[in-house]
Amino acid sequence: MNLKPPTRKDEIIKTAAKLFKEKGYSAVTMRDLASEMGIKAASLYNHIKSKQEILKEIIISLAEEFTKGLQDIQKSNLSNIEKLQEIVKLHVSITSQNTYGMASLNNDWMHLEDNRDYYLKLRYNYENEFRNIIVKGIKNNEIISENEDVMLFSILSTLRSLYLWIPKKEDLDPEELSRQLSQVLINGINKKIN
Amino acid sequence: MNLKPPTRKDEIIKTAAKLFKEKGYSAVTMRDLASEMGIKAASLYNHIKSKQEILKEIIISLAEEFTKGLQDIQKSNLSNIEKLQEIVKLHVSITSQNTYGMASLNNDWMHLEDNRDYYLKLRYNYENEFRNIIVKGIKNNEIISENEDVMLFSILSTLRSLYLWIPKKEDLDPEELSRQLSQVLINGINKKIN
DNA sequence: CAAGCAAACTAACAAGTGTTAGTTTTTTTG
DNA sequence: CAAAAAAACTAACACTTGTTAGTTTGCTTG
Repeated sequence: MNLKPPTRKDEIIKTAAKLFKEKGYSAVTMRDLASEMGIKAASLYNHIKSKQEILKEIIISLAEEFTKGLQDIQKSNLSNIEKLQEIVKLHVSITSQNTYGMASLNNDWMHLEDNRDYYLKLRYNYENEFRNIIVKGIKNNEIISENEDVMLFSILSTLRSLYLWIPKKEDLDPEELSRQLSQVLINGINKKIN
Repeated sequence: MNLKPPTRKDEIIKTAAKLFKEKGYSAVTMRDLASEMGIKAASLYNHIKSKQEILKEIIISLAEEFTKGLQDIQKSNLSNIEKLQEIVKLHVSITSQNTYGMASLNNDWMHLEDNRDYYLKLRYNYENEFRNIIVKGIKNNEIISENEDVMLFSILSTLRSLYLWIPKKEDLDPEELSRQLSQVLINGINKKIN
């Protein structure tokens, strides 16, 4: 695995994602980025077309990764609850591998220019697929009959915030975190004796 | 209630919060803000000291409101599960009244200059108080014996994301939303037949 | 109506922005 | 080792940024 060595462009994008996480796309200047790479700003342009291109690379590749992952889950014949558990794993896995990029995905997508609509379409479709799993789970008596949007919002908010949290717990392994998250998100925290 | 009419400064802060939500603090210029107010950028400075002051007003007042709200809940003698339900209400209430400001609280706090450390202290204390309620709930057999940080993170992520979601559902009343959220966050979504 | 004041204006500043052009240095490769 | 390619550099551009100074407008009030 990991066949190709990272190109200079890859390194720039990775460094940019780190800075974007700390201060957001707009607050990071090309001089900040160059300085972090140990070069001058103009040198960046030997490798990338524009600041905007960097943002696009970070966000769109992640968004497509999520889309692909959810499609694979949909193809399976797991129960709806099991599908939700797989979605949790998907988010934990992608986020652990790229916490920096996930910050941009969440907070800087509005600064996309040419690719903003494409991103929004991917996100819209993702949320709809996600909601469908919940709706089918309700119909199939796997999931409680509560407002599906509240459930969707609640789970997805947590998964989307993982990028803030995973870096602080780097000793935790993804398998165990996924298990605990699924437990809490799906079964709640209440020790009900009813 | 609402005794005093809003000052011009209040209006500027409110308009700024709206723009900050859309594009983030750094991407909003004083000329953007002035234009939205129908005046010239220089005129803003008759009412505010600096761009930074606007951000401070938005974020610190909200952070203090949360701190105050949690202190009140702690003073009560509710069960720990009931305290969590009150926290949900607190977030729903503050967020419904100021969705714009909540965006800055979540995404622009790192651009605070003089007040950044103060904000971080408030947030740190808030999370600790919150965690304490969970820990006590576990000891008291109200809450399942799962990793308390995962539970804290999961609930708090959802509550912190409310600002993204509440504006889309403006027909829903805060009482009902709080009920549904508490249900989902505390009891989960699983229709377990175990 | 005059005085006082809140709130707008124009003009300008110094610093910082993304990006380009052209050139030099360093690394790779036949 | 020479040639080619990759990657850095300096210098500069046109534009935007937050903010200040000084002035004018228009409403309120005695």
